[in-house]
Amino acid sequence: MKKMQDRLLNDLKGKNIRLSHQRLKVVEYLCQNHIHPTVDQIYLSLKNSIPTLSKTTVYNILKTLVEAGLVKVITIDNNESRYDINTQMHGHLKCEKCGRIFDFNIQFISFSNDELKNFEISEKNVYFTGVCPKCIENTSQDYRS
Amino acid sequence: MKKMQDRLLNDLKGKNIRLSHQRLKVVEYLCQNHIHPTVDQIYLSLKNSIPTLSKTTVYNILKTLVEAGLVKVITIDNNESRYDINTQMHGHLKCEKCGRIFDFNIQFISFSNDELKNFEISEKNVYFTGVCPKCIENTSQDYRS
DNA sequence: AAAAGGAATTGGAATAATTACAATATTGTA
DNA sequence: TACAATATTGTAATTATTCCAATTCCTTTT
Repeated sequence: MKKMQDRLLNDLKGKNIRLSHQRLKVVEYLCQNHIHPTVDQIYLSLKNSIPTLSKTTVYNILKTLVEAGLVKVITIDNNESRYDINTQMHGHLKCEKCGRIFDFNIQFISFSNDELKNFEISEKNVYFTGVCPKCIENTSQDYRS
Repeated sequence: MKKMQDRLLNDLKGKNIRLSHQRLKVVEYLCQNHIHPTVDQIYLSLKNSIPTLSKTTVYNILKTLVEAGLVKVITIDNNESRYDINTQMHGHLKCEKCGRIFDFNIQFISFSNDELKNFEISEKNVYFTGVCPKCIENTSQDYRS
């Protein structure tokens, strides 16, 4: 966890992106909270330690991190963006009950597709929706009453 | 094409959803324009034939169609929703240059995943981004000058 | 055919996410 | 330390979407 953070900060330094206090905190937050947070979640959480923090700043920082390739935008909701420090290819499942987003691995080979052979593919996203084990359990309990 | 429209209208009748003029037109639009349109695209296009049309109505109708399972929401953009009458499982690729969205088939088998064996999966979405053949061609032409 | 009741449409206002922008503050370097 | 470049901040603007109350349109009943 700590290692990832150091790698990210090194990457930023390498790209001549200043390690301002705010940026450090956002990176730290993303490394410590693998919850695919929204801008608002990040903002609200950091506002405690940085009272002057502006939401615009959070937007700016995330934009910088995304452009630097250190963070990926998740478009599983179409009303608000979520952010993921895990930039390796993986799938996301959003639980319809609790709203949490879970990661899962994907086998790449499966995507080779003749229809797309003349396309240049830059990004592959896999989004599932469903119900997580915990919420399945809770739902079944409801039926007992 | 016409067949699909008739099937959709029959489905609506079966679910006791009135075939109002506006609804007929929206269904007709979706059947004739497989461009994964936004609400705005639908609204602007239909406003010509239905001058009194309200954008709220388009939102309402689409909500009804989605709830009836006749239309699917595409969340490939996270700033605005797109709608697809093709409810069969398929992937979407959005061209970064021209913005068009292309359909492609997916092999289902590939998604069986141990990590998700305790989840209830209700929907699977696959979104790629990249560049379409036409735009690849246009870009290469630019370099000649 | 008229009346009544329910459903759909409309438009304007409210909400929420995001962006634009100008002023201020911070940082790195000479 | 001083300068220039970059980052942050707050407010205002923009955009997509939802809310809601008034009106209109169907459908059914009388």
